[in-house]
Amino acid sequence: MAKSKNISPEVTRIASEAEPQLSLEDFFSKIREACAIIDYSSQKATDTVNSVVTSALTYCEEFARIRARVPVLPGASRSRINRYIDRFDHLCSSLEDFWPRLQLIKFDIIIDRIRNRIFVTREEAEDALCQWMDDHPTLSPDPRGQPEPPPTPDLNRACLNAISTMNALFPSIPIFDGGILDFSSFRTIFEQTSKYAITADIRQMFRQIMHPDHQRDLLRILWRPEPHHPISEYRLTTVTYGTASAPFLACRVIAELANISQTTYPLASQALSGSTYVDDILLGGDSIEEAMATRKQIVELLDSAHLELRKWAANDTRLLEGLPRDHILPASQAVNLSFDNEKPVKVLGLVWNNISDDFSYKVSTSQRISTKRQLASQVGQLFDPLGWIVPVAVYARLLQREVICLKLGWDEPLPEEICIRWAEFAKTLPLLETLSVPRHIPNARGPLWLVGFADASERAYAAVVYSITKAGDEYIPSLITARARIAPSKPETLPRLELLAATLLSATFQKLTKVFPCVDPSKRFAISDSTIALSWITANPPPSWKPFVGNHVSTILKSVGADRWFHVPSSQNPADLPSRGLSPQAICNNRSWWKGPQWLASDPDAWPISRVRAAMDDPQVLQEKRTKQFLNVSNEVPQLFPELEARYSSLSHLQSVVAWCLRFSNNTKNPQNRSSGPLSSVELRTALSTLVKRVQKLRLRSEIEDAQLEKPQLKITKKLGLFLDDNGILRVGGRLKYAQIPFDAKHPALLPQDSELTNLIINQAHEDCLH
DNA sequence: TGAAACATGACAGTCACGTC
DNA sequence: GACGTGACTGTCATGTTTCA
Repeated sequence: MAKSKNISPEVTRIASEAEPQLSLEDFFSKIREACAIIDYSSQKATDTVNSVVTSALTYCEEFARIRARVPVLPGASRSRINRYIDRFDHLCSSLEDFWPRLQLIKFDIIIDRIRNRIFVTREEAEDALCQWMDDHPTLSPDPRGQPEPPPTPDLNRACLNAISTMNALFPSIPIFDGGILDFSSFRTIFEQTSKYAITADIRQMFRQIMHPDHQRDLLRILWRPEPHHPISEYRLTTVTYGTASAPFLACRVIAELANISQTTYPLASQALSGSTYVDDILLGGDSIEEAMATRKQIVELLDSAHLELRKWAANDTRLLEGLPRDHILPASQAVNLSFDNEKPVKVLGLVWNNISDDFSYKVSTSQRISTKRQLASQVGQLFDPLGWIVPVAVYARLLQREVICLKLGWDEPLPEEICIRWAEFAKTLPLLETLSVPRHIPNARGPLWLVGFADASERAYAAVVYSITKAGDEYIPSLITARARIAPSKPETLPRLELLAATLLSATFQKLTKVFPCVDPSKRFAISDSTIALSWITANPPPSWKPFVGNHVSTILKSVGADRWFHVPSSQNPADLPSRGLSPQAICNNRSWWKGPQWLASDPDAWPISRVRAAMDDPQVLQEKRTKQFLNVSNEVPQLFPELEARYSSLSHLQSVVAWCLRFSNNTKNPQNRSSGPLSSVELRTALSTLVKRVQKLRLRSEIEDAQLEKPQLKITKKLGLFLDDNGILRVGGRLKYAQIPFDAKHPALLPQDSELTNLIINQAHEDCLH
């Protein structure tokens, strides 16, 4: 996302003033500088903003909180209050009928914010750099799909909108969101490598981070408790849900806390830098002591910034000792009480059964759908961040694809047949609730192999990765993660889809590198059953592939080297399951899915995988080789224009065309001795000779070769006394050596009976003789 | 031979869902 | 609001084919 001002005039100016020896790199550098082009998507820009924001993080002694500066883009201009007051008035009058409902929703929230000094009244002069935000209730739709839900405080919430969709009318000050955030929920995969795990979240995280006083004008709102009350103006004092930079600032504060505490709180620093998802904290340890020490450090560190951890849960009650009872989730309190009626611990959409230390799914999809929108909603609810039930999701998404192909509107009724199929599928979804996937990978700190599979069908492609740990002499495979995508609606060849699957696998491997940084590269295996895709990936030296294959191969090799790709028969490839889709019933008891092929539980040296030697002679492999355009240059005229004679209906026309070509050729070769004017008879005769010689070379090659032998072998050569004249034309010998007739008449050139040139010569003779 | 039509690939934007 | 996922659509640049 490059943002720039009007570039064209600057580019023109720089191009015209540039010195000839200026390198392209310097040229573009000048343009970037002159046009103030900032690539906000680049890591460098994010680092820059990070450093600016970090340097502006200060500690507020008065409130014992961190102050974070709002990142403002360059070019911010002052806004005018009057426009916002007019707009606010207009909004209020248009909503007058709904006022009781809105008041019900908002009043308490606003009063609460004022009381807690989240909002403070405005005092500064009006010409400060400032902007006003929409502060409006968001009416959440009823989860059951009712179009107009009754507004209740439970279903609605007030939400700030600092990036108004009406910016064209009311341009807001560009608050930068902060750039790339590494939320990477896969980074820890719920502390899968640790025996003990604890989770908690930071209470009202955003509200604990303050803005500097001088920036509060960037975050103003208008408010009045009744339609006819005077408008009051407030400013936000803390990071607030709804502003563009809020998640960034919150994450930045956590990252900075982790950074500055590397020596004082090393365990907390490590946990915070890799195990947080906004306000969710995940931590673990291989022993109770280690986990407790990490917990203690994190609590102390966050407490210094007035960040309080609540909703504690752990897979061992000892890890919760000493915490206030009301800070612990009921499910964890219930460890020694009853397992019934517990409120489950939800981690990133999955249910964590912290007592049994495994994950399960909570399915709430409806069997009754009637529109495309409802189907999309239901399919989206199969939230599966680690892809453990991805074969089922593929099954649902394939149904969704069928609906998309029908080109229906979002709210048009679906065909009855589709609704029935969804109902049958949805009926079996609750079976997923019986699944339990262990959180902990035992012995993950010891020897570990990562084995990924890629596969594609005409309908979808997928990648799945297993870990293999070793306990004594036993090898234990576990499903780590899987991803799948529906094949593009535009038909692609199966090898190309296999290549897409390989790309997906390489991307998955790249993410897992952060989770398992210690796995030796030689213990990573990327496996496919497509020899064609593997040929593209492992070709050495790689030829120039067409863009599609070239780009994907390049992406793949950045993550997984060519030496780590292997082949396995299709029957041994578990990625085949998600590429075709599975019903919930089928996935629950499918050992091949959860543990991979049986040989994964054996010594890696005995695995039935093989390296593929790139099949560079396979037409399907070569099909993706970039075709190069060559100009064939030959001094053998007959090789050019094999259909030349057929393009002309008279010998004289053909003769003159060839004569002109020969003149052009001669003039090019001998510019000092150029011919001009009308064609001469010599040129026309030469053209005819050239044509005859060309036809003979094309059609009478064996006769020509035979005539050059000392003792000719062919009967025709002997019978006609064939010989080559000084110009290389094959002629008939005969007995007219001493006749007083022209050479052509004594020794006519031999022509094939059925050639176009022969017909043209005969026709010409008929016309000459007026036949 | 050149213009027009068509095909292809890359990319940005949009929309749907979910999480926090 | 941020992030993520997947999928579709439109635009643009480029390459290829067709046709007069």
